[in-house]
Amino acid sequence: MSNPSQQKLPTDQNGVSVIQSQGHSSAAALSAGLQQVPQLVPVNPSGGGKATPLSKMKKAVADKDSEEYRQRRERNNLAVKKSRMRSKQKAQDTQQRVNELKEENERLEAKIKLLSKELSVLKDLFLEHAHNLADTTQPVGAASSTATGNSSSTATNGRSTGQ
Amino acid sequence: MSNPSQQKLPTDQNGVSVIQSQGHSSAAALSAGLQQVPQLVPVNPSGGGKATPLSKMKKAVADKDSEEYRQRRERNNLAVKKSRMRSKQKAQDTQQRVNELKEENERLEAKIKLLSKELSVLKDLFLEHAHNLADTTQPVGAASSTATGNSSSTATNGRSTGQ
DNA sequence: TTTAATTGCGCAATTG
DNA sequence: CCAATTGCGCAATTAA
Repeated sequence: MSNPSQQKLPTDQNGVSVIQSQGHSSAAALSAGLQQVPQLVPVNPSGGGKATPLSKMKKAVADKDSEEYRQRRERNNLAVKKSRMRSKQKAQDTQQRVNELKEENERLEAKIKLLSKELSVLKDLFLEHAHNLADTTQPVGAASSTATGNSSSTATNGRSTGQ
Repeated sequence: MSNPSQQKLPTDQNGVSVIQSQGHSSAAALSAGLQQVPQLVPVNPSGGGKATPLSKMKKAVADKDSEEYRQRRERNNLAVKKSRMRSKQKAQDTQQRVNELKEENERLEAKIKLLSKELSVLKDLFLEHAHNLADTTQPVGAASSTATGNSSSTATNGRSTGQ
């Protein structure tokens, strides 16, 4: 975390980082404004061993000057830009998706509320009717006349979970 | 678009970019592995004119060596890392939020479906009863006896959401 | 193997 | 002045 040491140098295949001169800079360098220069560092842990074979080292040195190098860099820079743009776009889209879903959620919840209310009303009506029927069809106990004026106003709501 | 020329050099106040030696690199440089070096460039378009006032130029040159500079850079690098971490985290959170909202949406929709079904059932029952009532109270045509064998087979379950 | 896409990182300019 | 953001380039890695 607080340790800045990252030590992830390029390290040529052999174990020696390439050091690049900054003496001459072509027009390409200008376009970039800055030039990143690998730092020479002894990546070879053990002192002895292979004596840095100069086999293809030459290529590495010419590297930065090469027009082909510049071309590759430019291509990559472009790709990077593109990739980052897409990334940002995606993030934005996701954020928007959140908003849309939130809205939809609210709509749905409102609908649920409405339906629930309708249901409870209907249920109440049902109970009322059921009582009425019971009274008319089953006088049961006392042989009292049919009290048609019955009406149970108490709302016996069949509340479902309040979500 | 395809024009790579960005030309956004630091360019010291005077008009001369600083060129930095890479002779000695402190531990900080090592930790970074790379060092960005501003390229010297003649930002002064017209050959004549002001003769690059050396007023505060000195400071600029010493800049990169300055321990204070290094310190600032390190602080900034840290801040950058932090900022990027947060940014990434935020993006992830947003993505997750999308998933959660999606789930919730499905739940809500299921609930709506359920409620709708319940409602339709109740309504049907209602209609049925209404017909029955109409029949009993208004024999109208033929004086048929009361067919008490009524039965609404549909189960009117008052099930609240599982969950 | 080559090339495009990603990713981590440092620098510098801005911004708050 | 300082920390946080942001755009940009480089290089290493990962995918195609």
